[in-house]
Amino acid sequence: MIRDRAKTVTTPTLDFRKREVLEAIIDCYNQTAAPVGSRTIERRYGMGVSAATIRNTMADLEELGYVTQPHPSAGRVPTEIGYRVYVDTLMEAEELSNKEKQLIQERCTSLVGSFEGIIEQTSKFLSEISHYIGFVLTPELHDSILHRLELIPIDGDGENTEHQSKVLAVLLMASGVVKNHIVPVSNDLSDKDIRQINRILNEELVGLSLRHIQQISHDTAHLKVIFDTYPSDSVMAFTRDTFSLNQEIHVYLDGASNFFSQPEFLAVDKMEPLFRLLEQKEQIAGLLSPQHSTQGIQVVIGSENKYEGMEMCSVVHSCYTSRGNVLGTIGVIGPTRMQYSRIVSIVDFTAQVVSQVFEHTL
Amino acid sequence: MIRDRAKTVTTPTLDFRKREVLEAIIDCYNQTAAPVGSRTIERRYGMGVSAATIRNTMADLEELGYVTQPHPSAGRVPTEIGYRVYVDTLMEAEELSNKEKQLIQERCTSLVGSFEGIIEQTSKFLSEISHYIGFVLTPELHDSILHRLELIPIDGDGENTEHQSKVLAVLLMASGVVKNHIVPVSNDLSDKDIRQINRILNEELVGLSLRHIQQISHDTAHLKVIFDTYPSDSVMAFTRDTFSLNQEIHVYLDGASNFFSQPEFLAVDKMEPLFRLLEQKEQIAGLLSPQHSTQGIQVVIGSENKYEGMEMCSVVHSCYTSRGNVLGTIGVIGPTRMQYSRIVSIVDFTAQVVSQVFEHTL
DNA sequence: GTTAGCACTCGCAAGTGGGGAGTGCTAAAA
DNA sequence: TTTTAGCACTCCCCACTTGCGAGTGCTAAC
Repeated sequence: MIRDRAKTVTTPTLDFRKREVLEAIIDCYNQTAAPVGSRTIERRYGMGVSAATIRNTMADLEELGYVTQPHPSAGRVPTEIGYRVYVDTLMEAEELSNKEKQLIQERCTSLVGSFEGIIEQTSKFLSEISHYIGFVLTPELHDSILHRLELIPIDGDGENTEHQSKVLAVLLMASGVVKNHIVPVSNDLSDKDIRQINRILNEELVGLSLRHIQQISHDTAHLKVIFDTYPSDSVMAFTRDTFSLNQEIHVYLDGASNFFSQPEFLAVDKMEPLFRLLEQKEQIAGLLSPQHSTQGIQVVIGSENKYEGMEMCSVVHSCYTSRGNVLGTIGVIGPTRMQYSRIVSIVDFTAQVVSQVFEHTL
Repeated sequence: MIRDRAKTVTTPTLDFRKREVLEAIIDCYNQTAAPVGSRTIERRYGMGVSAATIRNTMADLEELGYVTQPHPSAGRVPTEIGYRVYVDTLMEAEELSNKEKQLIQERCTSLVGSFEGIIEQTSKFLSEISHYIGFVLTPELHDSILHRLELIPIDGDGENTEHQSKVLAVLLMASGVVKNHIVPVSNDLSDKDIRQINRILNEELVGLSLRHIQQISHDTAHLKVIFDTYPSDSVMAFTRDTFSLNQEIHVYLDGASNFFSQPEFLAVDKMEPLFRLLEQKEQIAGLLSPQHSTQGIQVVIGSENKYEGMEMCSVVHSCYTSRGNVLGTIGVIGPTRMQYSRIVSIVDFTAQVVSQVFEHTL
């Protein structure tokens, strides 16, 4: 009973039949969400042996921990380890048809001109094509490089203009992200002053990351040097306000209701924790953003996701870039029982397309 | 058996006991989501009469169509008509505590400086305080008045600068909304040209609605007059592009997962159509935006909502304004069985606070 | 190593029956 | 005339049982 490949736990090379049976179980379970029996495999994937033989192989796979029985005398269900082995060693990425590639191109480039528009479209599209949840994370603003700052005085035509007015600060980042921010400005700064400040700030700060700039803007000594001829308190306060964006990563997420079609989520108690988690966008951001560092496509299966509510889900994600810089993450969240080969291809290709779009936008 | 008030269908004045019993049924049903029996009312709302008398009154209310029985020999459940009567004639708005008012103030003013920030916060807050779904609709951009246009040439530092560059158009609307838009610009327009165009457009177009401006920008004759000294094709194309925003109303919506706590939505088939509808933000926008015209608080009960998926929900909404102009809608979506008096007060007060915030922002 | 046969296990769905909550009706009381 | 007590009746809900089907593990034969 003890098989030789049970020794090589790290990369157990499955023999041909085990491999075939595991793939059959995964394929069949993907379609039906029900335990797969030996006879079903014999009938559907005629592999030249009888159900009894398949039963023996299934017992072996169970011993390896790749499949399990929900209850004695039920069929087999892939375990997370089984899926992990499948994704890492057995699966080959599905080749997308030209039609699908074209569709992705079209949808992701349909709203060029607005950063948010592209991202929104992409997230929506990913959910539609995958029939799962599509998501896109915006770039971490603090890591972005300032490309240009524009300060636009707002001559409020209201009654309260006399003692305090406002300035619209437009921060154009190198990544193509544009951030607006209305900043109050004390009345002893004229429009001319604002223009002067604008010029100085552009000269001094363009090319620096927002995080760096924020540090500088809280450093009075540093500011005094910058504003050589303008060392007033109101100038410094204004500068600080201009860059005090507490903008977190934004999460665009679509298609959650697709989970209503997934049999394993039909029970409300399965659905609720997931939906509660999905509403806490910060959690999602935390879940996915640190992994930016590792480029390329990633698959996180079931309880490898540390957050409560995601135990029954898998995440396929990749990052989009522009000129070599990682901007944000895109991906798909689906049930653990997922068409990994297809989804991996979709996410991968979409990430490439989105990266290209941003490359050309700025 | 035929009672006199059955004649006055439009505003049937309920006698004291009917009124009291109807309120008791609604109150009790709000808490338990279960049919309310005569003995329950006798015990909980000791109104000096026996259960038998209450039974008679309940039969009367049923005849009027205000309550119904899910099945023979069950307790009574309020009908939509019953709720309508309650909301229109019986209910009095709950007075919010100072603490609650203060909380609303704080939460809605916490992210001043960013239009989207305020709206996002408000929607999130409404869902938290109501324990239902909170939502905010952004203003219809086309109806907004242009307050200022700023064109910022982007000197793309990439390799593809030579044949085509880009301009960041910042549209500052009178409502305080700021819209960014990256516009391609043909290479025969210099930065100086852009500045000149910017000046002319501000002179000619500020104060007009975006819809109006879009009409103008498609009218070549009109444009030629405006660009007296600049009647080139590329100038006109650029102008058209600058204002070609196909920005729909945005819908911010939070707290959908609160519906998992509502017993009547525990069944998946009740939940699914609602969640599917909520994901189609355009539908929500269509559902709520035309009613902008009618100011003040509005309550839409159950199947008065025309969209599939909302039959079991009620919507309480109002609009937020700035300087007398209606900007957008805010509100709460909850189950038909809802604490109307409380929610109406919350939405009403929040709308006022948000209006004030925008009043002061610009 | 593979296959056929068989006894066994378990989940699921349909059917059954008792308990409880609540009603409508009637006749008596206020 | 209105209110109340009593009573028979209805129907939901829950727990329990039962039968069926799917699938297994084991054993013995190929």
